[in-house]
Formats: sequence, structure tokens, C-alpha cells
Amino acid sequence: MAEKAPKEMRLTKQRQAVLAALRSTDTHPDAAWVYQEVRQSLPGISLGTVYRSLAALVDQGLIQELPQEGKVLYDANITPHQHAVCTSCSRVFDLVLPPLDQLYREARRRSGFHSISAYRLDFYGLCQRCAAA
Amino acid sequence: MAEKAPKEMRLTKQRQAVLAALRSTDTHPDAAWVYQEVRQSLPGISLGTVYRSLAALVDQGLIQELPQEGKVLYDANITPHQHAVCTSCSRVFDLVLPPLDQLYREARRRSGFHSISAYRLDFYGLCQRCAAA
DNA sequence: AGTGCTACTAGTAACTATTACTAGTTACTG
DNA sequence: CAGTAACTAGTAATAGTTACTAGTAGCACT
Repeated sequence: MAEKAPKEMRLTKQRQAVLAALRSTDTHPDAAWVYQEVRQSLPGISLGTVYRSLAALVDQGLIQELPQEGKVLYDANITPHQHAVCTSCSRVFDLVLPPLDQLYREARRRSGFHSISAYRLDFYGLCQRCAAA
Repeated sequence: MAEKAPKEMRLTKQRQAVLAALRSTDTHPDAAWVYQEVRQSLPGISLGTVYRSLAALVDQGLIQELPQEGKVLYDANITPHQHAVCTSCSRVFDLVLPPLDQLYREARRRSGFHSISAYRLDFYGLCQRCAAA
């Protein structure tokens, strides 16, 4: 599990466009959405390139992956935060909560894991729009 | 999002075998593992039946789904608990932690969700075996 | 501003996990 | 112990993602 030497990464126009598209929204889009979006400025881009660009940006720590129910969503917000997922419309909302320091220590103790590098906390419920309907 | 009337569910030998296989382990297997396992007692079972049985058991609340990195894992432990995921070997371990009552309220307040029905908390780190290697 | 190295791209095929379809079977009700 | 609807095996289809290949284009160094 050694970190691999961060090999040179070129900032091609495709990757810039993918990053810009992700940064243009506060939703949590999937690769297909990014593809549609980026095609407006780069009509010739291929879906494979979108996937590879997303992977490269994740490697560089510029974006976050958010695996969710059979697909991967992406998030340009890389500050620590959690998510609230609507069980009806599946939209994902950002949620800033105080850090789980106590629970973190407790988790390390009870899991037997020597180190815990991260956690993920998702809440599930009905968003305002779906609760109204 | 209304609960659908719980329609009659038959406890066929295929479903019993799927449930028994899941209950025989404290790991968090995927459908393919269950398929291999169940084939030892029911060699003619089809993978599709395993998927449908798992879905039926989830509907009945007898098992839990645990979507994880592009596939769905299953857990026969339906008591409330969290998970510690090894970032090296991908194994998933159960982790019992005190309930997040405070954070729960905070999440409801900050998310604007009218109700929050569940949450999911995963910790990521190196399991004992992988940390030793 | 050229030249060369190598990461990159488009396009397509392949792959993995899962779901849908169909004709025949079987568990439960009466 | 018969009727019927939910089920099953087998196979095809689908969704999301990754791999492959031949050509392209950033970037370092003249």
C-alpha cells in the first residue's frame, strides 16, 4: 500500500473542462452527466476520456469519488463534509457537521484497525421537495 | 414513497439456502460468493435466482444491503451497526458504536430534511492483517 | 520554433454486476 | 390433491465502467 510516486499529469483541455464542469455545480453528478456537460464546449470528447479524466483528478486529489447505489458520483468539494441522500429522488446534498473525534477514537479501538484514515457518513431521508409531494 | 403492501413471499428452498449461506459467515459477501456457496447444497441454482432471493430477503427485512465500490454486499446482521472497511484488502468488518443521537439531530437541522430515517457510517483504514504486511 | 519523448485522446470492444424475459415448476390455499 | 400465482433455470439484455489501439498533443530541451 505504498504511495506510488505521483507521475506527471498533464493538464489537457479535456481535463480542464471536466474539472470546470464539476466545479460549476453543487450537485453530485455521475460520469454521464459530466460527459453531456463537457460536450457543450468539447463536442468531440469521448466518454472514456471523461472516465479517465475523472480518475486522474481523483488521483491528484482535486475531486472526490462518492460511490452510491451501483454508480460513482463525483464531488468537486474536497473539504471535509458529509452527505444527506434523498431516498425518493436520490439527490445528494452536502452537509457540514462537526468532526467525529470521539467516535473516531472509539472506532479505532473497537475495530482493531491500527489506523483509520477516513470515514464516510451518509444520512438518508426525504428532501424538502419530496417531503412536500 | 408509500410502503407497498407486503405481498406473499414463499420460503422456497433456494431462499432458505441463500439466507443460511449469508448467516453462516460474518464477512460481507457479494452475490457471486453466495452463488458459489449455495451451489454446494443446491448445485442447480441459477445466479439470477440468487439475486432475486437476495432482493426478496431485503424486502422482508431479513438481510441488509451494503453498496460498496461498484457492487452490492449483503449482511445477515440486521442489528444497528457500522462498518470498518480495509482500504487494502477491501474486507468489511462489523463495528458496534453508540448511536449518533446528537449528530442525528444536527444533521436533520442542517440538511433541511424533514425526517432522517437512517444513516450509514463507514470507517476506512488498514485492517490488522494488512497493517502487519 | 523545432524535435523527441511519452502521456494522452477518440473510438471501439470487452468486461462486471445486475436485471429482464420466457417457458416450465412448485409452494401454499382451500 | 387440485388450482393458481409466485416462483425457478437458463439465457439474453442492460448499465456502468475499463481496456485496447493507433494516432495526437503537451511539455522539456534545445
